[in-house]
Amino acid sequence: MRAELPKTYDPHQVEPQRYAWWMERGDFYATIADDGRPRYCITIPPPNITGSLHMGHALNNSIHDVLLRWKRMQGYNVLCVPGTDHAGIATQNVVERELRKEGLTRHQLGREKFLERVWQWREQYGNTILMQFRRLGCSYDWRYTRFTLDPEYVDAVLEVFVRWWQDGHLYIGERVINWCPRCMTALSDIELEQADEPGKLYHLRYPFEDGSGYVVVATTRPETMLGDVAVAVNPSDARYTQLIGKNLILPLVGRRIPLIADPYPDPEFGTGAVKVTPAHDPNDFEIGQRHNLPRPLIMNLDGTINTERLREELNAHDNPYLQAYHGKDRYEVRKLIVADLEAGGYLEKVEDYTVPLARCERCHTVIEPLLSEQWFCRMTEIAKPAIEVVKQGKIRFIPERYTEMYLNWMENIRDWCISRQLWWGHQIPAWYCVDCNPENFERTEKGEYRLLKRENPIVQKTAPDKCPRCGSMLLVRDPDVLDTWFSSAIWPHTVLGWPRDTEELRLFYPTDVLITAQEILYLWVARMIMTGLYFKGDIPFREVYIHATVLNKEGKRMSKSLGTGIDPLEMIEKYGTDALRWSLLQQAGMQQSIRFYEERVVNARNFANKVWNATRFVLLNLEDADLGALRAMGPQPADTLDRWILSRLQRTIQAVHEALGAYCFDDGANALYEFIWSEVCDWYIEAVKPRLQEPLRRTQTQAMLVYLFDQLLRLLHPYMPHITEELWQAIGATEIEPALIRARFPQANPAWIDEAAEAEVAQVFEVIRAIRNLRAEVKITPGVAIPKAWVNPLDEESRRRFEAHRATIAHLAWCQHIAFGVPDERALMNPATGAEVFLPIAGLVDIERERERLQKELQKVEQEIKQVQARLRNPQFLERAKPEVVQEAREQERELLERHRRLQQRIEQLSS
RNA sequence: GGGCGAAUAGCUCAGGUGGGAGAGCGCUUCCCUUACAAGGAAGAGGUCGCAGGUUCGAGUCCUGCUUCGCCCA
Repeated sequence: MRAELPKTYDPHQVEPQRYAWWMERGDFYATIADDGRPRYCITIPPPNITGSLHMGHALNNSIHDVLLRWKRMQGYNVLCVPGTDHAGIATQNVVERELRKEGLTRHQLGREKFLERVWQWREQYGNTILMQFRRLGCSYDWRYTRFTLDPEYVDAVLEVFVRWWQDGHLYIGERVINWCPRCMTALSDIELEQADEPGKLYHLRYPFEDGSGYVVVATTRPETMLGDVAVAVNPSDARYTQLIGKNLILPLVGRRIPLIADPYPDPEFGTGAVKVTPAHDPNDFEIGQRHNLPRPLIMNLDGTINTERLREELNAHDNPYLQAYHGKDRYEVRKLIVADLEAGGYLEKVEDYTVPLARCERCHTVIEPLLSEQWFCRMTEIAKPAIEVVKQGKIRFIPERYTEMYLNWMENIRDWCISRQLWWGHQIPAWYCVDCNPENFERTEKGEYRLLKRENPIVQKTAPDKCPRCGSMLLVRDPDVLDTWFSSAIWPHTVLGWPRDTEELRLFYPTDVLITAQEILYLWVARMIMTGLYFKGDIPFREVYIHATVLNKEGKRMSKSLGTGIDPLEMIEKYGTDALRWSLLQQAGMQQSIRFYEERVVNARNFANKVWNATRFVLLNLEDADLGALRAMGPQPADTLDRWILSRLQRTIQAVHEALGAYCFDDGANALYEFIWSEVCDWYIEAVKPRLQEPLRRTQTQAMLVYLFDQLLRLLHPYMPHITEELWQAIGATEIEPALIRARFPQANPAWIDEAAEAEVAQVFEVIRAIRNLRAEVKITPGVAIPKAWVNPLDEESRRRFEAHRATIAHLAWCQHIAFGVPDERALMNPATGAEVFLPIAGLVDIERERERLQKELQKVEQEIKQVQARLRNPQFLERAKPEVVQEAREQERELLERHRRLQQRIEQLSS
């Protein structure tokens, strides 16, 4: 006696237990040996250790798991490597925030102690998100959980750095970089939040040295004028042609600066003259390089203004302006300068202006473009093979449109600033000799040497004992760490053991697919391809699937700070993991964005419950059954209905296979939804109920149902793993393989596709619907049996079909008898394909109403006839359209005319 | 500013290679019929963003425009 299932599916009773059970059984583990099975491997995008699950992760990891489970069930040796990213700035900020609560700064603590704190934090919270992935049901091989600061990982990062240095791809350079004065670090372009914000445009007058008037330049950051070294105009700008080469005097500062010609200024914009501040603007830096201009720095790293060097250089120690600005915050100085310029008559006007502002992604401080010494990676050479493999199709982007985006970016790639002024991360393995270049160091109060300028680095994995040039032991390590993306760039091969030569690498590299969101296509995907090719000599993955961005119902980005996000964990609590997965996967395909809202999860939960109850029905009807015998029997289709559902099953299997193979998870979900809910539940189960009461057909029907549900639970398992495993266990389909997660995924059998059965059943269902429609017309409650309905077949083939399905029609239309022919009593009539149906309801038929109803129907048919005939009357249509289309139109016309005839006839009968 | 995507029922979306539009939710009417009211039955609802063009025929292909959104500068 099997235990009866509860009436509704309760995910909380099922999901955690099933997950624990798989874990216990080791179902997620790959076999690290060539056991003859084909292999399938994915390395997940490692989430930040500071992160918590959001809808983007939920979608991303649901997709991972569908593929993994599908492949596993197809007999692949599946390895999925999970892990986390140390996330330099994000993590450092989190811990600094904690320290601040204690009234401490990291500088007070010192680097070593601070890092201890970060590690503590990481131990405590760093795996939160991975635990949340488990709640999503992810079947990752948790034994391989990696972290980008694991000792082995650190070694790999050092290896990369040293080799790229030796191969000449790294250099130290001065560039204007994005500087966060709050985080005190350089940021890459992609770590910025860029947005247009309301601001002001200041128009400044720079007078000519000779007193012959002035030039007006416009700026949104007037404080940078302290660092101006020129004014540039476009050589094509006629207004200035005669003036190029003349000198101007920089207001307040007094520096003599030239008016130069450069292609950068846009003559259309403002006055066409641009002030040039090479140390504080990336474009100006380039102008400065072209014209060999000095690049005075006027700001400290914390965003305060520093005029000391300026006064030194210009020999202007007594300049009262420069004295007043020194040491003050950039925004305070902006106010002072504007006031001073105005007082001096140098301010032409101030207008409201929309300023494109970049803020630090982590702390939202306005970033400052700042000249600074950094480590760079030359990209052009490294990018070449990574362009090639994509062009040659060795790596395929899905959807395809991303190929061009990738190539476009790669072909215009710029050098990569890889150093960050942080403590948390991979410290750069470069040492500098104090004795070789004492001028490059300053002594701190504690007597430590502080690096001022990077020259002659000694680059190696471990600390050198002495300077290879002078033998000095006074060496100072570069304090900077590497950009976090530098370490994640080597993720696929490093998690598999590189630079060691491991069995995992031999078996599972290249991996099969990388699944991610579009915003890190450049940041991460491109760089993995480059490092994979460079260090492993092979592509890191064969396919890149870029899934949609999850937006809210209004089509806006979900944002935690704006409170416009939906918490996936809350959805899991309310509706269960499988429902959440389904609701996401149901719309995951080739689209660029999907809108997510709670009603979708409710619908998915309802679907799960439907599956639950359908299986429950089957189980309730297996009480007397010998499951083993039933399963041994296999499906024994006894009639057209059986052949129909088996045929529909084959098509569904095909559709799911095709969909998953093409990353069209939405199509697969829709095929399953339609098949399970409409075809199996609404029709097949309902149709088969009477058979279960017939002793002679009960066993055969049970076998059909057991087979059908075994198959559909397998099909559904990748999408909804927990409920399907639970139900599969309940129907006891466990003789060969004890767990669904490892059972074979269905293969379509083309021999079972039966178009004749499909056509026949469709016709029968249409007749049933026609009767039901008439019942509803006269408000006879479904389920209340009526004594008799009439079906009048219009041809022999139809008659044969309706006779064969007489019992099914009666049962599903809730009639005691189905008679053939035309009744001679009062009845309602409905036309159907190959038949007309009548519902004789003596007292209930209101002749007048019935005539009106049929008239309306007649009008509809007439309308359709008009349309078809219009086409068929067009000689060009007959001449040029494909013959089968014309044939189809003729067939349609015939069918419509027939229907028309019957309706008219009936109306006449009613009138007489 | 560049790239990409979207515009179809009240809402959210499907609609290979051109042949007269579908689903879920919502709505209306009826039903607690022994798997499921998280359910069942029957319905109503659409000049497919706008303007041109190609074609016998355009939601589908081409051009332009409008609106919204995403990514990147």
